[in-house]
Amino acid sequence: MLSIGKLGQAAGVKVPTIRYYEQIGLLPPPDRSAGNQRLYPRAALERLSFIRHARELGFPLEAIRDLLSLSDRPDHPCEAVDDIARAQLEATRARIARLRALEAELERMLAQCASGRVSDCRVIESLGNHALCTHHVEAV
Amino acid sequence: MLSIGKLGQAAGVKVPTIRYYEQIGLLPPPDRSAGNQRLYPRAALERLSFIRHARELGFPLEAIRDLLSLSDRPDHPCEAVDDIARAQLEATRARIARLRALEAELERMLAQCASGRVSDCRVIESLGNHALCTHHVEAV
DNA sequence: TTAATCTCTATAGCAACTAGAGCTTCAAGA
DNA sequence: TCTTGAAGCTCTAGTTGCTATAGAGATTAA
Repeated sequence: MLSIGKLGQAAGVKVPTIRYYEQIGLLPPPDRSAGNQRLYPRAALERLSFIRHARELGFPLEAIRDLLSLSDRPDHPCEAVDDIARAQLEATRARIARLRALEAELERMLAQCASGRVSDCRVIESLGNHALCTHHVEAV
Repeated sequence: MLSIGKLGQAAGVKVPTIRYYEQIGLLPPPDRSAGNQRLYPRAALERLSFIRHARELGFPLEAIRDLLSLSDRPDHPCEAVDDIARAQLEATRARIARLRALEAELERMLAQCASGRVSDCRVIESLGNHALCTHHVEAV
């Protein structure tokens, strides 16, 4: 059995985060020692590692909740799993596209600025006047 | 003079957001009508548009606060402005790089999945076993 | 005048944690 | 066995950038 600290270290997740995951029902409440400290079985490490990895890949906790409940049903078809992953891929691509537009806009602003006085600054000017934008970015 | 609703419409910012900006000191508190409603001068529209555009470009509010106070000093050199914009560009590029690694990982997971049973699902397997990763992504 | 719309304040909520206060338990060394 | 320091406990509040809601008052158009 693992203490919460050992579990956190093994999975690369901070202790308060583990307690938070328990609080929101992503990890089942483990048994406690005589002194009321959490004691985790090996299986908890697998589950927590799964969560951590999915978080690293940008899956929101709600998606992870779904993935976990799907992974508990090994005989079911895995279409739902793929759907969640595809949605995450789509979201990732959309974020990349937006960020690239931002990158281009920032580069343009900086390239035009001669670094003189604030009154001549193209960065300030560009920010104040949306019409100067080349890319017209929508919401970030 | 503009009501808060007109101002919001003109700048493309929601009314509660304007009040929020005032609350955190990003917009100065305007004069009020006899009935205690906010009345904005034209200048407020410029300032709010500036904020909105900077937000669209991903600048955090704290950076925008700095940009605004710099833009109020037209005679100063604009290096500090450029620094903030460059920092934002760097942050944007870093996010793009991370997201591209995520994209590749998600694509790989999905490509390997034959869409059969959950028990054979490569997506689930990849999430559970970090060692299967090609890219070993660090924190998102 | 009346109805519709707008605005006011204040509070609470979102994601996904993080930090801190104030306490208890545990493990290891003297 | 005692002591000390690390690790654990619960609870609350803070982070960012808003958004939503409630219940009241102000303004405007017909």
